[in-house]
Amino acid sequence: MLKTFDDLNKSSCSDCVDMSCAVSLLNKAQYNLLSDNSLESEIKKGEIIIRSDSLISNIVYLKTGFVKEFVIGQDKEMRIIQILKNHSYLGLHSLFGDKINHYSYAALEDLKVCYIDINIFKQLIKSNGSFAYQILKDIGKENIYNYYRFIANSKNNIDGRFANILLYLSERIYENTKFNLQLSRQELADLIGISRESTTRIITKFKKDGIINVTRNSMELIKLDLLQKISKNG
Amino acid sequence: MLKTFDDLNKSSCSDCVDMSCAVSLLNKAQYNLLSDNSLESEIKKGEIIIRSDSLISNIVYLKTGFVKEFVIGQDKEMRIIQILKNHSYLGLHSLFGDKINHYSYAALEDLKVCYIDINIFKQLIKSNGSFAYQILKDIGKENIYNYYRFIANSKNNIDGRFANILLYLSERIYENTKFNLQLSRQELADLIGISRESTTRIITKFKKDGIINVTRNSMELIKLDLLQKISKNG
DNA sequence: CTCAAAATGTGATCTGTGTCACATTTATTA
DNA sequence: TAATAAATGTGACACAGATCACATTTTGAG
Repeated sequence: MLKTFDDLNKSSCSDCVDMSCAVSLLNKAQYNLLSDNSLESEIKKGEIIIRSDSLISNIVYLKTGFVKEFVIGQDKEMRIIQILKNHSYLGLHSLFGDKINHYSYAALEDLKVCYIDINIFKQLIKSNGSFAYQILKDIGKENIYNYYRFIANSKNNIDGRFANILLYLSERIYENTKFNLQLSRQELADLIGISRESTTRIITKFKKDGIINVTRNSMELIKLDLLQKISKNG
Repeated sequence: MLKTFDDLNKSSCSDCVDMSCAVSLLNKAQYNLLSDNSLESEIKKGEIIIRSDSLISNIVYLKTGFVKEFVIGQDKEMRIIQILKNHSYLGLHSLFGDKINHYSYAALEDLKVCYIDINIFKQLIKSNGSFAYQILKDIGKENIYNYYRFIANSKNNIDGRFANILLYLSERIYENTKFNLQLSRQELADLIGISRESTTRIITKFKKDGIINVTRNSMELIKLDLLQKISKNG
């Protein structure tokens, strides 16, 4: 979708409907700085947004849509680290610890994003403590969930892991017990480190037991209490 | 070790030999604020420093010594998340994402620590962008290493995991190919989510193959290239 | 609409690693 | 220094889940 010169001029971060919590804490000058140094863009389903091992030049703010964060192992297998939803920053994980992106990001559906120059982003953090604090909060929340999942996965049978990821998707990502499943069976498997075949078998079993209701691209959690129990005791 | 009144008065963060990078970015007033609201203390080997599920009231700065960060699962088994060395902050993981500590911290040897009131800590972040930026950098670095380990663990046989943790301890924690092993075999197992018996077997095998040199409480990595290879290809 | 390619489902094996059971060594306490 | 507890080593065995092989369904291109 091409923009007219007028459109480009008009766009300002200060009246963005998808503004992040952190950005809402900026002052007028900082809004302008951000507006002048960020670029809105649209990305089609399946496209790679950031490639791992690339130099970090931009932070990508996800205005709308879902994204998977992943790495490809030396065995060529994909490990999905997490799913990111609207109003998240992509690339934050690597920004403060390194000069290189450690993960790749791919669009699970059509997206609206904003590219933000990293130097501007860093400058905002250094010049606005509240902005920095909000970013720290975002990162902290994300990490708590991710660490929890990693820990849960490490000592859990595959049923427990799968129950766990269903609850994660429902509570944290889609915020509903029923959601459109933008992930293939393979991707669900990659999210918890099990095989595709096992994923199929678990889904069949859970469906038979009335725990979930699935079609190819929709998922509904029925017996939440049972899922909780399975996610804990395997 | 009791302190005299004079000792207490004298202690100032501005001339602490174990000062963190972040604190070195504070101005005079901020130094004083920190000095007035932090408390130096010593902790004996084995003691719990922070208990998970407790309310966050202090951040603990680790001046000297090694600490394990862990949780106890519902199966009563310990999952060690990471080892922390001197000049690290304990509790940062939970501080920005929640009001409750998500992990426990225990001393692997006698420690020197400083308790810092969280409100002061947050105030410093909001009032000093460079301080905030440095904390973000610390958290970022730590996360990169931890995520990498979690990902590596999820699709790797136990030999690969063990090679991986040896390299992690050597490079990241002890910064030497030879180090005092303050962790028991059980704790090494808990760090990578395998059984104690498997740990024993791997150590025996690696020793026989001349890859490492171990005694009960010392570890030396001999064939680093082979360890790298095992950590990648299992 | 047709046909090829991709995704998914399902049964039959095979294997890595946990578990159990016990021996041995090291640490701790009296 | 003996006695007890804790940590570690080691073999035998079981089984969860990966892998393989193939059937079936869905998707997408022309």
